[in-house]
Amino acid sequence: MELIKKVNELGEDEALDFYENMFNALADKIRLKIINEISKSPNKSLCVCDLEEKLELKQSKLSYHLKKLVNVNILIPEKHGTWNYYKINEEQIQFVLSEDTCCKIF
Amino acid sequence: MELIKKVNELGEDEALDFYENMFNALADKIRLKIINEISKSPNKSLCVCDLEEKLELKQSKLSYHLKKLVNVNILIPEKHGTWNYYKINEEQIQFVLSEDTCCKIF
DNA sequence: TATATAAATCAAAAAAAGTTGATTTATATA
DNA sequence: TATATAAATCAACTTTTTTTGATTTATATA
Repeated sequence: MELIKKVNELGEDEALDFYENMFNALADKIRLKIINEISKSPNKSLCVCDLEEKLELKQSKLSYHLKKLVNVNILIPEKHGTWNYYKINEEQIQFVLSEDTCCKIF
Repeated sequence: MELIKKVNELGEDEALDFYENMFNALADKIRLKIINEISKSPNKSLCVCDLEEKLELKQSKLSYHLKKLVNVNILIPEKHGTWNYYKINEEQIQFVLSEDTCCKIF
């Protein structure tokens, strides 16, 4: 779901759905902060417990918001043992948002 | 509120607020359709009753959604007698979204 | 001035989104 | 195998957003 390559091939209604979902995922300060924290991290990748510390949010809340970002393909999850790391799908965001905006949010 | 010129001068927290509000305004299919209808109209401007017809939505519902778009400066209202016309603030949207996205939504 | 039309606003109800603590699942290690 | 840690999921609850019909405000016209 929500893969960039396909957006240009979508009909009008499906494109509206795509953008509605994208904007919805981005329309929340916690989620914008998650993106921001990951982009500031040395490896451009953080696990849930890293974010728990940095943003002072509890685990279940973070999982909820991370899932929203993964669902629209803004974040890409990577499992390393017991840890789940998340990195930003810059291509996807850059496809949707202006350079100016990308600079500000990541 | 939400004037482009100022976004680049904002601190990080205020910038996040700005984008959260922007994405929130865009994160709704009715509001995306409003933008789309206005952009397709000959004068790039429609009044509430035009939209009522085109989108088959009732007046109070439209007023609610139009207000959301005006609040973040995506739409600019213009009063002509009894009619309230709305036009798109393309500059504001182009500042936030990519060319690709703008092409798709208006 | 009285009447009609456009559209904003309001308050109540309905629907959707977010939060919370507990439970479950999966992996790593003693 | 038993235990510990990371993180997803779940169901109950809270908060926010949206919808609805009624009312109000503003303008135009007979």
